[in-house]
Amino acid sequence: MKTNRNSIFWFRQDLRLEDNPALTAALAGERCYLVYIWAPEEESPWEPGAASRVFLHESLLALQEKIAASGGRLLCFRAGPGQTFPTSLAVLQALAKAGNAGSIYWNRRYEPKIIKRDSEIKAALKAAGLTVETFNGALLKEPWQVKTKEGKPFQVFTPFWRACLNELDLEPPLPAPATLQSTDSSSLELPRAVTVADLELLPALNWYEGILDRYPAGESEAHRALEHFLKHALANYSLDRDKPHRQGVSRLSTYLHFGQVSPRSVWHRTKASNIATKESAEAAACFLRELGWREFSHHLLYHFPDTADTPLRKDFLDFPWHKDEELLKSWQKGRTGYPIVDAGMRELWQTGIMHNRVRMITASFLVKHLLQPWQEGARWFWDTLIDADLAQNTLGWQWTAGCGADAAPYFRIFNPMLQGEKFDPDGLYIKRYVPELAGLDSKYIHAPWTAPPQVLEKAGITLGTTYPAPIVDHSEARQRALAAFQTLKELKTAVTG
DNA sequence: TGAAATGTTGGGGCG
DNA sequence: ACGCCCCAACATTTC
Repeated sequence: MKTNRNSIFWFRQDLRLEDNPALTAALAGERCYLVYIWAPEEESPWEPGAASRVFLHESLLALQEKIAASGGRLLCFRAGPGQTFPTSLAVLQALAKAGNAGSIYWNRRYEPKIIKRDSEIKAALKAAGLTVETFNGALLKEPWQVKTKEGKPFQVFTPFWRACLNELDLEPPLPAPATLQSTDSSSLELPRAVTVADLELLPALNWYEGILDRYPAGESEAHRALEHFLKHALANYSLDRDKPHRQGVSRLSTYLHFGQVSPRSVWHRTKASNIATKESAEAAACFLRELGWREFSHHLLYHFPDTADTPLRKDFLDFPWHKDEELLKSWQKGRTGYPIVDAGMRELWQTGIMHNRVRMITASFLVKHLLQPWQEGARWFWDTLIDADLAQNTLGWQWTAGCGADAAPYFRIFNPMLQGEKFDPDGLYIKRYVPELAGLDSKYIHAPWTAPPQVLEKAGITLGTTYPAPIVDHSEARQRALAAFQTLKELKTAVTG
């Protein structure tokens, strides 16, 4: 039974050749089949959104090209109800049989239902006599490796990250395979693979070119972005990362999500280029902390698997949301009348990305000013972000709503005018995404309704017509939010006391 | 990885 | 010269 030395490597969220432990292991055999399976019905709790699919499409093309350049070949399959292959498992079984493969390798994913699916696949393949080996290619530490002194998962970031750093002993990244000639399966009788285009990841209307211009896909692009960031932006990261009109952030989130660069590579490249001075070491530590938040989000989703759509703090199940379809739509479309919020929501819609500072502002606005359930925001971000990641999205929204681990306290309500003045003082970010305000003096850009009538007229703005009047009054909304969160406190004391 | 309300201090105008 | 008031400017507390 163990006679054949052929193997299968299953690409998932690790669309890279460098530092890919499962790929390196799989290539040790005689012949190796490289496979990607598009099975959106197996993703959960939601199928990938349209923006994420566009990026995936480009990523697969880039990967295919890179593999071909090394003499190899990528096999693509569509699996799902009504398809030739109903499940990912069916693809792997057919491929193993046709290719006479005795072992299958992949890098682990950590979304709750994917863990369940993968373990079922693993069990079925093992039962069929195959060897299955899985690896860590996505995290610095496995979620189960980091524990408090009592052996429990962490719920506060700082001690979590300290614990990670204490026992972080990372091997250097694995080099990309020198050749992939052993993966050239073109002469064999294999189940009919499809092309990347056949996966139908692109939408019918071509609205996505702007997205790809701004954020090119692929492993080479990921490394280019990393090097550019280290060279030009890291030194001022701690201040510039909050300025949405600047290139002060690394823009690595999408590449990390799709695994076009590994966190281990980011870690080593950052360390290698920034130990010379105290300042650069501090800047590096500040940046690597963000990698820490990424780790923390996976840690939390792994240990609290229902939190993608359920609050971690169960008292929030009774939160008095004011569900309102119209308010939600205004937020989604960037028509709230608060320029920094609208700029962010329009950046998201137009580019599939939103600057992190503005994600916090817009999320806070939806949850606190508009009292809409955080799950609605999470769904919208999931559908529109190209870097949509279940763990990171969940952490971000539960943090904003105050119902997650180490979350923002309920009384922390961002003032959109002050946030705008602090982080976009000249209104450059706003003017880029809310062009109807471009003629307005930056003095009034964060609160157009406070501008004198003649100033508005001169700028060609009619509030309520060319640009919305504020859909809620800031200080009234703030008071309402505080009152709503207050009821939660009372409920809690009523139960416990 | 807030903001607003409230408290304190100290300099200057003024009777 | 003195006390009184005003009010920035900053600090602290509260939500």
